[in-house]
Amino acid sequence: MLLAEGVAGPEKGGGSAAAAAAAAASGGAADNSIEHSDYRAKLTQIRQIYHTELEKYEQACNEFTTHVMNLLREQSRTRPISPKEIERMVGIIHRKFSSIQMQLKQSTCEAVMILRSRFLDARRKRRNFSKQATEILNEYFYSHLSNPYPSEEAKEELAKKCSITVSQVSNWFGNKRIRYKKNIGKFQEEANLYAAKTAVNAAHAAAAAVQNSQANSPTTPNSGFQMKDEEFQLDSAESKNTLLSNMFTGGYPAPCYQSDGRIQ
DNA sequence: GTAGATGATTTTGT
DNA sequence: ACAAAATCATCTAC
Repeated sequence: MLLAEGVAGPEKGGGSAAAAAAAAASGGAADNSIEHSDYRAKLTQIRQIYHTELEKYEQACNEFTTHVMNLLREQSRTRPISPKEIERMVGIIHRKFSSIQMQLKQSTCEAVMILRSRFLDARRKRRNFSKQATEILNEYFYSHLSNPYPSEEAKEELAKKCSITVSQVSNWFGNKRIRYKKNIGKFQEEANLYAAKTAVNAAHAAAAAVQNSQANSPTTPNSGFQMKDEEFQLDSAESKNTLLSNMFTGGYPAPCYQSDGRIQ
């Protein structure tokens, strides 16, 4: 973090104007969920406040120094003042102001830390995916029921389509697989729904294919697709959705169509 | 306020 | 490194 670099060490001291100023930058709304852009904006805001405050302090320091010098000069008319004494005074003033600047640095750093932790918390906070996104993910899942393990490329594409991250896609499939397996019955309806959906897509694709080339005879869908995980084999009689999807796809084990209707 | 759904994280196994 | 399973934390509908 840019601001953290300059801070030397822990500095005790009560609340200062600096602390208030820095806190104002991160505080403000009682909004817990901080978006990334929000986070960056607030960070620059803190930085700006830090710099303007620093400048102000510098100016104040100079002003105060000249003020004291004037006072001393005035006093020198009534009593002798050695240059050493003046030097000492200036030294005291500068030390005081630099300690104040330390506090500014400290509180700015604190503000950044608070902002950071809030941002991290916000990321940890769960937000449901959009309906569209779950639609796309479910379409992929149910049309790859025999092997619902998207490759890295597939994950990337899904992530792009759903505007979520690849690891979120991985999380989603991890959760979906385990929850589907745990209670297939509960997902029956959903499975049927998406089977029908992919079937419709397939029909459209088929129609388009026929239009494109009437001479081509329909090729037999790939009979040799692997079933890596027995858990997801669709030959079990208990899986009604299989029957239904088979009806739609002409009796082949699992629909192998992408969401846009193309054959894999 | 609560139950169930859902996304994220942690733990464990390969 | 990746996946399953368990668990946590939040969201949503009631």
